[in-house]
Amino acid sequence: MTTVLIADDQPMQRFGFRMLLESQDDMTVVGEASNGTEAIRLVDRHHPDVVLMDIRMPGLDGIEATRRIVAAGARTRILIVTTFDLDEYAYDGLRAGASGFLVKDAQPEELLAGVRAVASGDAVVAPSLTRRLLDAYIHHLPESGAPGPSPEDARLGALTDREREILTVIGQGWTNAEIAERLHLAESTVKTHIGRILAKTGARDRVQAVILAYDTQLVTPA
Amino acid sequence: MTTVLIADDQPMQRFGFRMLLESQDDMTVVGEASNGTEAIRLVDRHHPDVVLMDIRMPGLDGIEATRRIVAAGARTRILIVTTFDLDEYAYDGLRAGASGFLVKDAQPEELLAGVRAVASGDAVVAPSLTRRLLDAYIHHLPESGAPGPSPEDARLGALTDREREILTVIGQGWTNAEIAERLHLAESTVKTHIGRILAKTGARDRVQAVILAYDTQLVTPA
DNA sequence: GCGGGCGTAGTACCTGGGTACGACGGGGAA
DNA sequence: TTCCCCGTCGTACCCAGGTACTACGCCCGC
Repeated sequence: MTTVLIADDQPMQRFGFRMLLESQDDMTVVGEASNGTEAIRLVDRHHPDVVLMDIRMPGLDGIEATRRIVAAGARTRILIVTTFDLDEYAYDGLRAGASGFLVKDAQPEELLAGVRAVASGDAVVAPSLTRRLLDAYIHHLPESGAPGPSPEDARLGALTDREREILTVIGQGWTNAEIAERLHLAESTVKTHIGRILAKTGARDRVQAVILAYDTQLVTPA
Repeated sequence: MTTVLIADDQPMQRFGFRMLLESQDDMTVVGEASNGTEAIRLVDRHHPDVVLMDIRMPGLDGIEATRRIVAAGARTRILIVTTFDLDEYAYDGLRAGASGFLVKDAQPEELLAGVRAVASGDAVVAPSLTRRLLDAYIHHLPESGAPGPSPEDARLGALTDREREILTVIGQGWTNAEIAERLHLAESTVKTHIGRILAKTGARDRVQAVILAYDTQLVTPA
């Protein structure tokens, strides 16, 4: 019997997963979590074989939750199932230690097959992603020892901590004057930082920087 | 017995809905459609009491499908169930003739209650939407009281189609000059539109407008 | 010790963006 | 028909933002 934990912030989605899984006589759902923190807690309590993990969840997201569960040494396998077939997500997710990555528009049978695969130690990736993922991997091969906690997007990787911090508040919609005031800086300093951010990321102006911040999940939609 | 048709492009979502509905002894699912065209065809064939209609579907979307089904004089009631709680969608959907609008992160019980409500001729709107929808409606009503300047509006609901279009491309990072060129407009016209967008949304500048666009899913991360 | 990255700060300059107007044609609603 | 919304375009003005450059203290690695 394969035990499964469902982590998704949408009740209907969880319901669908639960019904599907419970309809199989070799699977059982041992819990449901609506965010990453809850998922970690329930994994710690129930030690499920597989976690169906959504990425977009309030608070702690699925990627980070995956990272922590894997880092904690749990034998639980993570199968990421998300709405968006973004290669960057897949990449981050697999780097975080997930055993698989499927998109929600997969057929129910595919999902069941995926659960069984990761439960038995295999890895699965949505067919629509395989190619791009492979390309991404090849591209990232030369980089062997990635320092720091989270490398994230290539373009953001070159930013310093301070620059990432500045970019984050730009993504909050703050003006240079506000940034200077709230971060206790001179406005000229803020401009210097922003100039470097734009140069490093290739963004033309703060608007494109904000878009980049959203696209790379540096900031997330409210 | 209430007969229901499910129209959603995601198989797993359909599965969840079907399981939920079939678990009720006063409901039965008479068909599933994965796009608007198919939904229209199946409504014509089965004449269901209620259609659970998703908005985002390939080809003919849920709004247009709703419009055509209602226009065809079918006694079928449409209950729009979508991922995004955008007032503009709700507004469009209800204008198109839908009897209700719920978001997918609703509790299953809410959804069942919604189906029963529209089947019996009532209208339902997700609680999270009611207030904004009301604001939008009030704005479209003939003014009787003190008109005044009223510079501020709730959110995207008050935007015209053109303004929403402009906001979308701002969210792509385009400059005013680029917008003017690619949309075959004068830059002054672009500025006029943007000025109105900022006034209506309450955003201070285009950066905050972009943030709003992302937060409301008008534009989605790449 | 020395170079270099980082964070800080300044000056000078120029451009894009936003504001505040006014104006006009078309089309739908009263 | 009349009125008003919408989309269009224009001019003038001001300022936040971005560029370009220099500079200094700190800390780290070599």
